[in-house]
Amino acid sequence: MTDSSSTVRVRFAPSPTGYLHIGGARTALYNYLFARKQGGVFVLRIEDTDRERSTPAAMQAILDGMRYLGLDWDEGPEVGGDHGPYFQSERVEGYRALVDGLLESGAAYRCFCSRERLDELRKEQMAAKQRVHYDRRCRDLGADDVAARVERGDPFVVRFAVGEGETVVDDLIRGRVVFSNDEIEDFIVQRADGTCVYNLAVVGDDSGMEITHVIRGEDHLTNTPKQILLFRALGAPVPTYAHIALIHGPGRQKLSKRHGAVSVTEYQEQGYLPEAMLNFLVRMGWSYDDRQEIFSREELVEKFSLDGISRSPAMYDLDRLKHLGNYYMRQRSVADLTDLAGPRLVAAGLLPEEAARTRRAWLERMVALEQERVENLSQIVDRVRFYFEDPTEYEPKAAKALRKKPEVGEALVAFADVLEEKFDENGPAAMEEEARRLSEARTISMKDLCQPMRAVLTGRSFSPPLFDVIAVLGREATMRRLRAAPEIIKSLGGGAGGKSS
RNA sequence: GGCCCCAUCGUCUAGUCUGGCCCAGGACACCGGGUUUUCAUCCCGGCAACAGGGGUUCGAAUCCCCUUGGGGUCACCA
Repeated sequence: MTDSSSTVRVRFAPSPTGYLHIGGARTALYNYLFARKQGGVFVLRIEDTDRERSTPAAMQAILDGMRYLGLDWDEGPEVGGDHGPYFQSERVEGYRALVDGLLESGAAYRCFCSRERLDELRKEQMAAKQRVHYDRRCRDLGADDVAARVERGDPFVVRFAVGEGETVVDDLIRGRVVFSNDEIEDFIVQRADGTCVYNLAVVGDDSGMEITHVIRGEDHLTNTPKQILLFRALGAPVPTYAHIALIHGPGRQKLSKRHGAVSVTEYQEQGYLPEAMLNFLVRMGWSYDDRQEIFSREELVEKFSLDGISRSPAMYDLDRLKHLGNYYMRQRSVADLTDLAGPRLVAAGLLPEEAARTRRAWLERMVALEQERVENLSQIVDRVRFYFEDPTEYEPKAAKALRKKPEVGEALVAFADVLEEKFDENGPAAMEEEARRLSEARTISMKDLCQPMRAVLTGRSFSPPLFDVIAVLGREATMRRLRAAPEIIKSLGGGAGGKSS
């Protein structure tokens, strides 16, 4: 029932030479959303013609990253499709046939110029402040001459013969961009070793895979006229283009590792929820209106449009990711988060695998307490550690609270005695009542009582509400840590030793 | 350097195509206040932008030109 000639087909075409970075992920996302919105097909193609730099590990990392984000592709590696193969390295014969066709039609020609001559030429042109262009010396070689040199085994590359006039890119985002053909040199389509070059491979693939819309980074804009010329010479339909502005790192510089994590994998490892990442990515360069900031995947599919993409480059801002991370942590159910955090606790060696099931209710309670204060899953692991092992270190502010009034050590021991009787893991409020009573009896403020207590229990100066923490920590650990308070205070330089250092 | 793209709060952006509703709206960050034993959440409030200069017009963030600034690209890499 679907007319295949009108079905939207888009592609994301990474080269597996490194991880999936933020910019690539955003491009993939826009392609994915456009395809879903249009009821089209999202193709994943691996551009691995650079055998030197391509690795299977990098490709796997890219696939993992896309799966983490839920950007499932309809055709491509591991899922197949009827426009395969989906690896450029497996499509080389096709490219050679295309080059032969170009040669035959006269759209391309053999160039026998040596690299030395080309280097020389480049040097001269640069010295004369001229445009650096191949001078087309081999363009008008006679057929006999060419045949003879081929016969003789002279090495040659194949160049595309660029014609007069101008080439127009009608870009969905940038509008009408005109390039004078004078600016385009007779570019190489096939190397001396017979392998073909990127621009030809892309055109061959986009055409072979019947790609209708090419949504990619603006760094490809100047490649586009060359590709259009190639499509025409090949008699293939030219796809519609949409070039999105690049993402910059802080300081407007090109995105690089210097700007902190730019690899999607790193955020995945830190345990940012995919929905947070999706929102972070999509809003960098796209907006729906002047109100909505948060979008579910379904809403994105429904509301996404190329019209909403801005023409100017965005700088990525980690504060926003953090905010979204926390937002989505609060949106998820405690049960979900526990499912997600459990394996991380096991991996961190805090929780025996078995206990992930047997102590499920307990885990959920601690996750519930951290949920609104963290941005990602690994922060949960970090902040929940004290439930599993007694603190051995006390962060500076915590240590300070303990040193402030060393007498509080006794108060904490006294509180342990109270709790011995009244420990109630279902009633933090009741325990808090006891603490208030003690605070009054000893004329010590709640703050001066609670902060040291928190420090001794958690090793930190901040935590979820103290008595909730105690309820989850359990009687045994609470008693032990409270009773060790005087000792700990002493070891931190408080008490008898005076206020040295 | 040639060619190409871009230009609204610190950041992401709405508004630009279809001039007036904009002495420019939202969000993040930041600052102040409330709640509170801490942190976080939450709630109130605040700071903060049309790069500059010329036009066109009754009227310009919006249209045109120039300048400046930023970015991309110029490979037998992708």
